[in-house]
Amino acid sequence: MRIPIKEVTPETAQAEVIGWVHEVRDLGGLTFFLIRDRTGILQVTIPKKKVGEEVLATVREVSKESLVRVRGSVKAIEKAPGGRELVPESFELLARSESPLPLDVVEKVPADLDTRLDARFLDARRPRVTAIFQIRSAVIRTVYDYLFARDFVNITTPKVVAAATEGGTELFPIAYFEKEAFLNQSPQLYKQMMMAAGFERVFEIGPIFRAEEHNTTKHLNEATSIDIEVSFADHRDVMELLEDLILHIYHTVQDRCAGPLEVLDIGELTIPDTPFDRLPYPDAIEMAAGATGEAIAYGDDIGTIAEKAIGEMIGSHYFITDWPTSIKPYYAMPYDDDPTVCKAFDLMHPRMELSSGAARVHQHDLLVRQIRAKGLSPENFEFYLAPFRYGMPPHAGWGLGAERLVMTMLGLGNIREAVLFPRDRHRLTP
RNA sequence: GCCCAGGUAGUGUAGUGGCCCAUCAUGUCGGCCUGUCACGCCGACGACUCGGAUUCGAAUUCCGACCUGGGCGCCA
Repeated sequence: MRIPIKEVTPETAQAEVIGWVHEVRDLGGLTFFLIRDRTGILQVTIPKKKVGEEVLATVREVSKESLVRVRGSVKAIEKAPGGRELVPESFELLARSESPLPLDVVEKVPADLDTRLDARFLDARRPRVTAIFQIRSAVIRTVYDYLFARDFVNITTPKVVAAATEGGTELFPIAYFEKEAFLNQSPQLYKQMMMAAGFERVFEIGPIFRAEEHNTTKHLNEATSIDIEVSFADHRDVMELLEDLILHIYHTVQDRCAGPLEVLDIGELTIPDTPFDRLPYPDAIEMAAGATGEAIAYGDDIGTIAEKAIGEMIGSHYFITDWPTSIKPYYAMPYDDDPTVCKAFDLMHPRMELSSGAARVHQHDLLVRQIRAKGLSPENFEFYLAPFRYGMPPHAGWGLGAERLVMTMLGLGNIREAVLFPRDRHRLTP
């Protein structure tokens, strides 16, 4: 019976494992194999004079990264990694690996990210990469657990759509029979429509597509968005939910991912303090001006340099609130007493934006006016506007970038490290 | 979209006009080695993105193409 490598302990008597040949050290009369599966690495020691001829014959055939099944007795040996080693009675080659390898799994020689992504299946055999995706999986699971526990309904909305959500961002056009269609940039309109349906609390974790030709370490053309929408809530409510969720994710990863964190040389995650600072937009641009010496006009976006300067000063997660209505989407709710300011917010990590959200406009006529004010045509949004005429509750929500969350949590240098098969300006395969 | 940088063995690199039929490491192959843990030692194999130009001579300079990385704008 095959067991995971991490279950082979110094106390184990007999074991059978299946894994990839991580490394071979042939000392002549004695050969050491390191066999790796997703749970760890086991040393297999072959004293050539003491093992059978069949074992020796197979050992000669084996190349690095071949898949092997090894069965034998386990010995507690202090010198061996993990304090134990396996001496094989049988050693089978299940699938031979070609050589040379497209990249060095053991990482004696580093590989460029581009080379690694070309051979992602091999790259992902590296314990570091495996660890990142184990943690990413834990993050996503935590989000599901957290939201289900709070009565959220999971929904799935179309990724093939007829019209842009917000104007602004470029969309990928696709051929949809005789019609023009696009890949969705956000589930925004659909999750709002489900507020009209009375679902009250919905969430979706799914792909979003942006056709922007950016070429940076924090942008993807296909990303994963964690999106929620809540009825009878305002921006303050969903900001609290967001910071609590972030905190909960950090704690859960810290508790449940000790192994992967150790592989990544992260002993302790730096768990952010809550509540996060709420920094109104006017204060944010003032801070940025003070730090960079470059004034930002009210109504201008906060650029990357300003964003980094503020991030350095605050040093932790923070919200930027009370944005000018002019630079936020039409669905962000303006304040009653000053409609030039809206109830939108961005959640920032010192390195980059993680999330943006808002209390939404739920009044049909106001929404139409705001769509027009952005230079868009309400006629193109009729499917979206109709629900606002039939009892739309007040609501609020946000979208959180899953890759950016993982990236900032683990201190990854490039967002592509947080996706198995990234889609960027130049990469469409694998 | 704008700007900058770069393409040298399977992988990562050195090399800024002749010292380069190209450095080092890793890898692969062969040999030696019974406690390695980046095992060690000996030997071999393997590369200048493509096209054009300048020059006595180009990996090196220039032009074009293709590919890549990064910054910015914008955004999650």
